Amino acid sequence: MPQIDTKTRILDAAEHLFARDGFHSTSLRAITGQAQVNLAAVNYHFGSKDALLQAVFERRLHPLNQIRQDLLEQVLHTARQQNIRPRVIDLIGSFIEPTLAFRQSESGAQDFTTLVGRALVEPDPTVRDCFIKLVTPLFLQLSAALQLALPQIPAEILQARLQFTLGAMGHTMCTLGRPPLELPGILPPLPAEKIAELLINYVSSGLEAPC
Amino acid sequence: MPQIDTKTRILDAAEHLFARDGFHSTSLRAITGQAQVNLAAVNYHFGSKDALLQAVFERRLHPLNQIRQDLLEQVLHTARQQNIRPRVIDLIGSFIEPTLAFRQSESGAQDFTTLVGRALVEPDPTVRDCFIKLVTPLFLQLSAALQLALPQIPAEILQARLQFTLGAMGHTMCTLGRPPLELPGILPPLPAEKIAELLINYVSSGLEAPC
DNA sequence: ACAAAATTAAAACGATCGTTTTAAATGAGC
DNA sequence: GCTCATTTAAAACGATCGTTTTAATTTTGT
Repeated sequence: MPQIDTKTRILDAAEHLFARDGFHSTSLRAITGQAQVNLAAVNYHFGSKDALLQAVFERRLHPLNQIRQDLLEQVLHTARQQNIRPRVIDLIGSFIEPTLAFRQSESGAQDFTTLVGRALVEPDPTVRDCFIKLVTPLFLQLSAALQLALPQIPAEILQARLQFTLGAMGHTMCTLGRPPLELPGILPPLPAEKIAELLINYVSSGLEAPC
Repeated sequence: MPQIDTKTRILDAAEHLFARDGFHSTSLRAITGQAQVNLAAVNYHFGSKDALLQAVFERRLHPLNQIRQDLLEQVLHTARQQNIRPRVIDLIGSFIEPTLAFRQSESGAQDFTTLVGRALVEPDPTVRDCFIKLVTPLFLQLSAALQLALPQIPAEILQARLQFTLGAMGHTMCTLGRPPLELPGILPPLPAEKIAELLINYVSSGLEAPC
């Protein structure tokens, strides 16, 4: 048995390359080359390139979403106990902060963050549907919780604002790893924790805006 | 001479397919097939697939950005005359509203909107760099104008918030054309004008949020 | 009308892709 | 130690890609 499992080496390489170059621009030969395994190993262990992508998503997303869901329910529980409405900033925080913590803990998590950010606007159904399926339950819970926190805002407006929020979060996740825009007069990027704090503040303000 | 110019037919088909399937997932054969021109016509008229993409961007973006820039300068001019700070909502509006008007005027503009939304988070440098180059000048102007409108907000924070704004706008442009998320309990999508109004309100609130 | 330039048409090239096949090597169970 | 299932290795397959080449056709200038 080699140092690291073959399946794991493939997953790590795929995660990195999918995030850096995109799903379709990454060949199985590039993945197996970086993972130092045989080309056929992908189809043997995962069945197909599509199935590999799903495995890449699931490996990280299942534990991460579990944490987010626990945090979300904790926020809702506390609010119920105190008989107050949950705060938007806490609800959004329960979604964003585990992402940041996860990002800083595991190696390769940075790549995954980028990958998830892309998946939100991915044109290809292969990638998009695979990802959407995994985040839909949590997304619905967050949506319902926000409705609870902001009862004065009509549902269809809140739904639109949630879409804006998804866009801001996804784009931020994408660009956290790389230089934001190579522009003249651009300031040095802030550390990830500061960005996350600013993002929570930004989207909370947008979600709570008077109609 | 056929009804419509060959170059135009290629541009129309490419715009539609790039927006629907993405740049790399669209083959020149699919484009020339839909445009009903010969395969070699793309390389003859544009030189390469990459150059075709750039032509697709430029055709729409040059006139659109001109309108946005005129509107932006008009807002700044009015503010100077009245000796007041420009309003964030007007600055953002000068960016978003021409997009909406353009989207509803020309046929194929809807596809282009989607295409631009994608380009913001595109992993491939071919697509990304080509697009970024065309919007950088206007983006810098908008950034400077916002700094003027919000002098109390530190530049690096405003820069981060502008990134969030770009993400929200890009994602919204992407999803305007298609069903937002195929979820249970999802509400019917609002009309584009209403979405644009909500978006302006949302990002203005986020940009102006107290630190 | 004719020569030259521009455009379109058809076919082929070389490269790369995901996948499959076939064979060799490795491991566990008895 | 032998058997059998698992895993890895190497090679090839068929398909599709962007691009180029060569020839036919149309348009333009005079």
